[in-house]
Amino acid sequence: MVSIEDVAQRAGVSTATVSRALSGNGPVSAAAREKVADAATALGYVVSSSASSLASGRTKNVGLIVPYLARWFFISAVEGAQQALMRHGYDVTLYNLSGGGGERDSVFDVFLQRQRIDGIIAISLELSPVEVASLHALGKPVVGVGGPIEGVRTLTVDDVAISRLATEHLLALGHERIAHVGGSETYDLDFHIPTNRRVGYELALREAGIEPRPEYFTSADFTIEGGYHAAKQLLGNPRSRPTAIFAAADEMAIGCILAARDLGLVVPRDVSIIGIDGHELSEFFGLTTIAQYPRAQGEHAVDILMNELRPGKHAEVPGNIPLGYDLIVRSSTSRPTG
Amino acid sequence: MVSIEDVAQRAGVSTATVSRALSGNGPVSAAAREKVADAATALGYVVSSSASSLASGRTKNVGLIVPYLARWFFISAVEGAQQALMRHGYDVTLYNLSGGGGERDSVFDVFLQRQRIDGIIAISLELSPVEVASLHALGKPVVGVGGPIEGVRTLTVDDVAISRLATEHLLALGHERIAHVGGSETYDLDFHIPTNRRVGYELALREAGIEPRPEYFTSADFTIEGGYHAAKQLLGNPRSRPTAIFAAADEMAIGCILAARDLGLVVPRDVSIIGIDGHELSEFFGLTTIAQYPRAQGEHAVDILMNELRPGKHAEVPGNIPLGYDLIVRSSTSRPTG
DNA sequence: ATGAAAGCGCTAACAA
DNA sequence: TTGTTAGCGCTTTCAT
Repeated sequence: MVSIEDVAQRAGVSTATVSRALSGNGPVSAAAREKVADAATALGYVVSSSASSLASGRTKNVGLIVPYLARWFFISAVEGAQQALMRHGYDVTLYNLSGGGGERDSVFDVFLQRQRIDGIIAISLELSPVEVASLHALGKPVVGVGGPIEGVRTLTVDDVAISRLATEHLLALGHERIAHVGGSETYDLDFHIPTNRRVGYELALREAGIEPRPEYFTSADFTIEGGYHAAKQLLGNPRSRPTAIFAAADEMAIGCILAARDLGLVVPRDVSIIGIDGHELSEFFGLTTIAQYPRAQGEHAVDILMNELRPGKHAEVPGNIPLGYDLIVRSSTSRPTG
Repeated sequence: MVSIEDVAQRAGVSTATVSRALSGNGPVSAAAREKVADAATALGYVVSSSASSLASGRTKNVGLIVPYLARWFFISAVEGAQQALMRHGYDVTLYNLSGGGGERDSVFDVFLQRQRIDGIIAISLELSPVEVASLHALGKPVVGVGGPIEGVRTLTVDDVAISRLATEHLLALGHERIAHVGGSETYDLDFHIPTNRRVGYELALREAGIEPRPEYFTSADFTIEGGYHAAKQLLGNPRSRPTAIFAAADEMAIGCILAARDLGLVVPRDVSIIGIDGHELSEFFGLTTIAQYPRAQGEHAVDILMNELRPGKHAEVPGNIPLGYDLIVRSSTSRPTG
């Protein structure tokens, strides 16, 4: 292993100068800086993270906490955050809360406690008060994506506004019998999305003078299958088939499209379908959706975190930062026929 | 921050004893062990990873290298590995090679060099000789999943055998005009899968006395869209439409199913479709497939790595370990009609 | 079985 | 601008 001493010797300076030259902290003459750089590359020297961490208290590593991994939204956010962090020279340690059992607890009680990270990005997490407390007790900056987490700066989309917009799109097209496929409550591992989205939906309806009908609400898993089964129920109703479905996520909406097809219905002629997410498959299915940008959200979270990690930072007041979204109209929605 | 000294004081022993008691290395009396455990929990003490790493040379952290993140196979493998590692008390640092640019190089030149990991799990990686050399130079154990990587223990599925089995399934049903949707060569970021799968396909055909027809081979991206477009081409052919399609991955196969439907063809009556993977959506689409178990593969890789990390380990000879797979027959394949 | 003490490789005062 | 040096918190000989 090549150590800082080897570099110092080869460059003809002290280890302190090597440290300063390589880290950029502290004054170093141009000449020394160059000698050090040369020696370091010649020897293939890379700072030992544990030694550096121990001495400086900084780890150059951040923790990414996610409730699930295997869903498009989360991986996209993780990927965005990871690549941004890498550009800043940071490693990423991944904590996945799914899997049940004591694993979730040990993340908070053990893994996050070992001084391995400088900060945390929590993606779409719904945390218990104990967990929030344990996070704060770490004394490290935390940035939430999709939160909100109490006392934590969080990037949030306004879920009520989004689902209101989705519903208004259908209303504006002339639909009146609009159903909603929302999340099941057990899915609230990630915050209150299901509830908020339902609220926006009902708000828009009432504003248009339409009273939400209970038989037009179905809850389902946030998956293609979940949406499929829900839509089968909704669309199979012989009494009052809805003319449009607003699904709380694109994966569900895709399931709705497939269900409609299986019933011999043509989208959008017989039923309009809109989702939320901007899922990678939404374009393929011609799905009208409200795009969110999880990848960009991950990157944005990194920006904020890096700012809080900067030495001379001004601790910003925690508060929510609204995120952008866009209605993307494709071929799954149209005016109702007949 | 509560340090080992605090625990030692409270337990009335030396820091050395605390270290031994907590790590399980070295002899400690039952009495002392208990006192230490009590003190540690009372104080909420957790070993500082950097201090421990620096002193011992062990980090309790492993690196996971993946070529992409956003595909089912990879996330599943990552998830399996991550959860298994957590059970062993290991953190996971994620290195994603996608994203192009200098990022890939810096993973090998910088990130992996900082002594932050005890070992590496490389998932489905096709590495350049330089990269392999740099991996070996780390002197840390490496386990590959899906490799093979030279000089590295690797879990591999026999891709030739798998695609042969898939093709034989179709042959046994009586199909003769069997097309293959394989991977594009540019997709070879992850090893030689496309090639191997094609080889197995052609082997099975020839064995059955059928000469593979070039117009029955199409390459595509490993996505639903890729499979969709490929199948449109294949099935739109007015001269000699294949009666069956073997897709190199389930995502492609699902695309094929959707393409067939859009053409008004009924699966499997008009065309049989088989994939490979055991993708989470395969059941929903009734897709006959050859299941691999990426999650289990990730876990298995961890077992091997943990074994190599054990102090008294016998360095095993590098070699490939074959993985299991299963033909799962569903409703997308049947005898050809007419 | 236990404790004293010497580092692990680096950073950050402090002095020069 | 540079070097000297005292730790950072823990592990691990080596005595006892």
